[in-house]
Amino acid sequence: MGKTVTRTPVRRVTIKDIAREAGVSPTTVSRALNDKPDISDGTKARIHALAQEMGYVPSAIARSLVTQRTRTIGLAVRTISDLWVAEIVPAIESVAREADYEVFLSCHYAAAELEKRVVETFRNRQVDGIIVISSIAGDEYRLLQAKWNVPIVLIAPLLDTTHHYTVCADDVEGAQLATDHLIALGHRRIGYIGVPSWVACGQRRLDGYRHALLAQDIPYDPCLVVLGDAHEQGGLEGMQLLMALLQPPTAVFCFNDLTAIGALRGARLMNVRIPENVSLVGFDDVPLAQHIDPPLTTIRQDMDEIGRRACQMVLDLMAGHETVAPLVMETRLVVRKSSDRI
Amino acid sequence: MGKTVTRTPVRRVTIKDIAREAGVSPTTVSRALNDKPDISDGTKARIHALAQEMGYVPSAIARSLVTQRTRTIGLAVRTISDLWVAEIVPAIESVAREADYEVFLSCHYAAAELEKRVVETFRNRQVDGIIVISSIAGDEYRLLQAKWNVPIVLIAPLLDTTHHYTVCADDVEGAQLATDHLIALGHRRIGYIGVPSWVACGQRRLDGYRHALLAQDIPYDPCLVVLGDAHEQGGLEGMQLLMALLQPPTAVFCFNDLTAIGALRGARLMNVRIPENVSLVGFDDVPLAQHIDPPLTTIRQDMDEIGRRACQMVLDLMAGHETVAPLVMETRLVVRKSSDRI
DNA sequence: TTGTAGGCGTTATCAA
DNA sequence: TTGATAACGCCTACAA
Repeated sequence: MGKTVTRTPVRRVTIKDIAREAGVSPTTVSRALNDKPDISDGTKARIHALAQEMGYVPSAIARSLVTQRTRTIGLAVRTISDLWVAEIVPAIESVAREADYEVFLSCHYAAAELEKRVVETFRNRQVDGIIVISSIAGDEYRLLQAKWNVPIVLIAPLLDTTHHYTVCADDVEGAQLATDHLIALGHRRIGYIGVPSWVACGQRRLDGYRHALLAQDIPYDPCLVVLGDAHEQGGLEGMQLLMALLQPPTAVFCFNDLTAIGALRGARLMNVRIPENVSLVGFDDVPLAQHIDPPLTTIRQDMDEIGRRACQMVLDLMAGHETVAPLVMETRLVVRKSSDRI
Repeated sequence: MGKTVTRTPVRRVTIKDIAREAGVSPTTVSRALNDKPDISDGTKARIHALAQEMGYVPSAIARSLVTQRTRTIGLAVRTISDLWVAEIVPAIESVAREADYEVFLSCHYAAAELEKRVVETFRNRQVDGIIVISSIAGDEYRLLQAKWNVPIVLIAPLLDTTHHYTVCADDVEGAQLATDHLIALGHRRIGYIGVPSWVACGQRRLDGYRHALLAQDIPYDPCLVVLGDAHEQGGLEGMQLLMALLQPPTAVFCFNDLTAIGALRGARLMNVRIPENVSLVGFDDVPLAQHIDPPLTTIRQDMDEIGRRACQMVLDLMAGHETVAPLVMETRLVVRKSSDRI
């Protein structure tokens, strides 16, 4: 406790050291190590060997200072303990890595102030591009992007935004697919367990749900819409609320799979059987959806694709290419066992 | 497509700019901005205001180059789509942030080569410390740490290692708790769905399981031990295998919660009821464990604590303090509905 | 209390 | 094909 260890700071090998050893100038070493064209094969090989031998490690820091590029992407996510996010992050990371970029990860927990700080830090570190998942900020990013001249891409921002570079699933279509599916199974009283109304994608899913009802002349009953928290707890409570109604729904569409998992449990607690008594549909198709019991009928978002496209978008923007944006990704109905005819 | 956008590179405001504007030297500005003691309150305030007004953003890059510290921690994880990992990462991230450090995240997917590359990159970027979760590398880190003079902390390395700075759960004790619990419920034929034998913590959990049996004079039957993949699929198949035995077990202990979730499904597919026919115990206590049906009896690892302690350990080491290591964290039995008397 | 000078490790621009 | 020189933006002596 408190005992201090003496650390002998091993001075790092620099290109100067190599230059001295090889009897050439630092410039030449730099050229050799960066595989520049104008250098003789002989010295190049010699320098490479020497660098290897001396244990040379290039300093990304120094390089960044002079090139003004860090080969770094800042990634701010709401939280990582969300299966949906957890599927997107590796996709981003792998595309970044292929392009030889590193990813700075920070969580903002849907707190505006924290998100601001995180992005500020990215700026200090001079990341070359920024991706924000489930941003709680409004339109600020449009300004920031212009002011800093750094590409910023938003994935599924929580608030509606005029920011141009966004990627998200087609929530309206997805919700419609889900609701249509339930209607096709013969259901007429269909509930929706959503999220607080300020969450844009929740609102869009509600819209899709309503459109689908309208298209089939099924009246919209506000009693059948309850609000959750996008996690299991909200689903559990939402389901209990719905099942306690005088005329409970025979089918329930959930904002996401986690909500559905909670709803499943809520149903069991109330002795409601899924899908025999009530059909259930989720949204996202996280890997877990197929492993729960009953396997969950859900709307598939391709998280991998979303992550890849978003990362590619920043890379393109960094390269000065214009890209197609905003990007609204297709969704797909995946029918499993949690939904059945009435 | 391919259309190129002209980007006007807004030159960043530097301390020189502020110095010129304020009519002082860059050094003074630096002092003011860093709240150094030897500066008059007047100029300090003036410079702060000016910096604000001019939109000054300090360059972490330049600062790092001169100070030789990046205030950055490299975090290599196996994958982020694992609930256990997903719980640890935010803990690390938040401790780091409190100490004013940023986290570089990379996934190594339990591939030795990739892990090596990731750590190499950390070196280029001169991270001040490194944390590796589920490292696939063996003892290399001891050497690296000495060679680079960078603190490296391993969380639950996959292979046994002589590396000193490690943090992991007490696997043996945890497995014993689980098995004891099942024995106490009257079970005698207890299965174990594990992971490949080269995974050290899997081996330790197997050891704990065997110790517990031994202590109660229950013979160890190798038929009751099957190997999974630490994910749902492995649990599903493992359970099917176990239930197909001539003398199937009446209780099953799983390597982790995901395995247990798969096992749950495997049981249902074979019309085996949990816990009526077979009791089930997991390991980790991921948040999901309490939300599935039946809620899962499991061994709790405090992922938050593990992450915090690991991060604190690198911070301590970076500060030159010696710390207690290796750290073996306590586990705890959490009884829910998936286990019951025989 | 303030300023000057030097350097952190690279790369870029010239000139040789 | 090579080398000298000057940045990049900041901090840390040391001097004033």
